[in-house]
Amino acid sequence: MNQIEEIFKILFDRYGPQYWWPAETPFEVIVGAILTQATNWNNVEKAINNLKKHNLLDPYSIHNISEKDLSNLIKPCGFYKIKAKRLKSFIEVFINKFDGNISKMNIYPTSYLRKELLKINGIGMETADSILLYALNRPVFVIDNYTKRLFYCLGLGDYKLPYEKWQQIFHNFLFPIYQLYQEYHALIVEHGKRKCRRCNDKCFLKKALYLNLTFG
DNA sequence: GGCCAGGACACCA
DNA sequence: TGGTGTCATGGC
Repeated sequence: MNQIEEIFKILFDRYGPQYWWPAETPFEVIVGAILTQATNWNNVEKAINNLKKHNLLDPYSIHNISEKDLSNLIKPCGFYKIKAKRLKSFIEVFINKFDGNISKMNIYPTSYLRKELLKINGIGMETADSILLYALNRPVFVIDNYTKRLFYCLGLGDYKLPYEKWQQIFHNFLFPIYQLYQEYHALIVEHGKRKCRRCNDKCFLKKALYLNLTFG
């Protein structure tokens, strides 16, 4: 077992399954992925519930509603004007290229979809990969600040490495199993939220890893 | 009252 | 290409 797999095991033993992504449909995952940018998930839930309450959580409803009305509904998640715009620009592509249909989107290879997602204003690498991993079940590892912070603290990567270099580390050392990637990323976030603001020697993960490295 | 949250992008040197 | 400001609400 390599160190990347080892860390997954330690985190999973500690925190258990995270049941990510908390959404009823792949489309809801995508909406959540855009709304959660730099935002606490609790606030995103409020925004999504507003959309549900008004029966607007589907591509064509979001397409038809005005940007201003949309921004008012998603207000609780913060950055609401820019996120309304971003949601709209995703929907535009989603409807024009994939008929607003996840199944039609899912026909295409991962590399093509990633490229198309990244063309959309407001969808960067992390959001694109979250969509691929959690909405489309593609084995693409999501790199966020929690990931970089943790693995930098553990001495497994330079914090300033570019996104795709970080991603390569995980792709190189893990089997491409989407369930594994989904759980791993969720565990990293959970760990980051609970423990590892500032990783120090008291961190159980560091201790466990050190013990495993020293004594097998 | 300050800090941070499941980022992305425009702008500038 | 690398650093910085901006977008903003809500919980602790």
